[in-house]
Amino acid sequence: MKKTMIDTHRPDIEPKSQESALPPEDEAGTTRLRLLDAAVELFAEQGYRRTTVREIVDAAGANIAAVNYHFGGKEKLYHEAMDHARRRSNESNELVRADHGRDFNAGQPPERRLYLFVRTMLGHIFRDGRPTLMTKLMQQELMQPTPALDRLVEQSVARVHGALVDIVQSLMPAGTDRSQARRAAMSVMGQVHSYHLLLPLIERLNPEQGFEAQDLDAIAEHITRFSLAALRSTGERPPC
Amino acid sequence: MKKTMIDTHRPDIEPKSQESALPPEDEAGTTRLRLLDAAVELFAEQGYRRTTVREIVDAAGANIAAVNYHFGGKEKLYHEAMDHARRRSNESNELVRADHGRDFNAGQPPERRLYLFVRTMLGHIFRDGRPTLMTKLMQQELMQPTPALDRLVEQSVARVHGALVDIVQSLMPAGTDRSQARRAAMSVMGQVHSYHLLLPLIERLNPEQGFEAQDLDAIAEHITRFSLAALRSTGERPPC
DNA sequence: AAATATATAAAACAATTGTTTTAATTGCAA
DNA sequence: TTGCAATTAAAACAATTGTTTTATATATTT
Repeated sequence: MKKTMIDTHRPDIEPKSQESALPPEDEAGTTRLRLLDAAVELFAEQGYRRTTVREIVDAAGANIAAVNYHFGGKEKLYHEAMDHARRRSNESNELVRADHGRDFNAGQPPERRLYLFVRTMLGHIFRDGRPTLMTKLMQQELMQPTPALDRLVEQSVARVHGALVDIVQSLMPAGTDRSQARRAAMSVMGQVHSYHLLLPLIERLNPEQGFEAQDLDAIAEHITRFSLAALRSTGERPPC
Repeated sequence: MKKTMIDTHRPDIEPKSQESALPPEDEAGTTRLRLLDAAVELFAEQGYRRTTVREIVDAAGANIAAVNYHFGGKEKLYHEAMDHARRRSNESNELVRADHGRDFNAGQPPERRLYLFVRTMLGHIFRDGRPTLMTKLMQQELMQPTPALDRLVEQSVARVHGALVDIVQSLMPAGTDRSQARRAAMSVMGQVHSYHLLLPLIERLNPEQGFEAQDLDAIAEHITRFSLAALRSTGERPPC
């Protein structure tokens, strides 16, 4: 929907372009910040395509021109909103933060580390019984990957996944190679993620399943028990 | 983008409306069928929103008015395309067809039944190393459910899932209740589906993972072995 | 063959959408 | 206060999109 062929949003002006990369802190209540928050919510709920800039500016109480003024277009707003959401999500994510990160709950017995990992992950996927905004944004990116997914993997997913592979490997027989550990980690990750990726199926096949805190406890315990038995038996005779 | 308030696509004409519900067989090469095939492909690859009716009619070699003439609008075309894809997919799906269905590979030992189930399912999810069109349509529905998902569950997913619960229960200690079997089935289903639901993550975290026939063999064997150990140990002492 | 239903084609229509322009307003410094 | 930059507001713009209309061609029936 570009009107002319020439590049439009005046690159000589574009005032927030440099600051936006690393937003300071005095942005509270700013139009720019309200736009980001509204964009995160709407993009998460509806996806990029069916979310209009008019919806966003209405939700943010801003003018229609604000998107182009502050971000230079809908697409750039989307990418800044993704970064915004990821940054905010990472702040409260023990699985990503540097102080924990790779050695998540080291010191605990490995069985308990696995449970805590699974339970913590579920706690970041669901909140108040529903998938969080970050979960939905991630899901959108899984359907239609954009450059935002690469940044998401680099700055969140890869670290979390690495921590899981470590935990899993420590639970497998000594001498288990890395590729086997990765497969096992994939089985754990698959179980966890399927609870939100297959949510519409769960609602239809097993409507009584809930996702409040106590439900997450039960799910995490099931996944952990299921996986521990599998991990311990690695290397036994093939059954099929 | 309705122009007027009055219902548009002349319900007194709408010639294909009754036949379309149960397409006979002499539709080969018909404009109507070419539209359905093109729609399935484009909706699967791009989703409903970013697929335009002009793309569809171009791919089908038809005129722009053909969509409204044959189906009465883009949305109705989508639903007919979903049914078309599901019907075609079910025809070649041993997990759904009546002759197999719930007793999939009964007679085989239960361990082998589980393997065959997982392997067959993977074979319907991936083809030529990539997710099939039906897989992608399903994925789109998981993101933005429509009435088409309910039909999909009724006429495909529920039966497949029921068969899996049966197999899984037969592998668990006698006396295991249905809800425990459902949880275990969820763990198996989660592992299987995560290979396509998390595909963009796998490509980035584990780029050497392939999805050709021999890769599917290996994946199925891993999932089966992983799950069998877990199923057998149900009811042992809680580890966390 | 004439009449009629069926199907295709071309063009136009109205609504939506992202973007841009231009003007008005606000905040801060000279 | 004046001048200037930053921000907001209102209106218009051009492209896209689903849909409809009107005309033409094809097939079927009487």
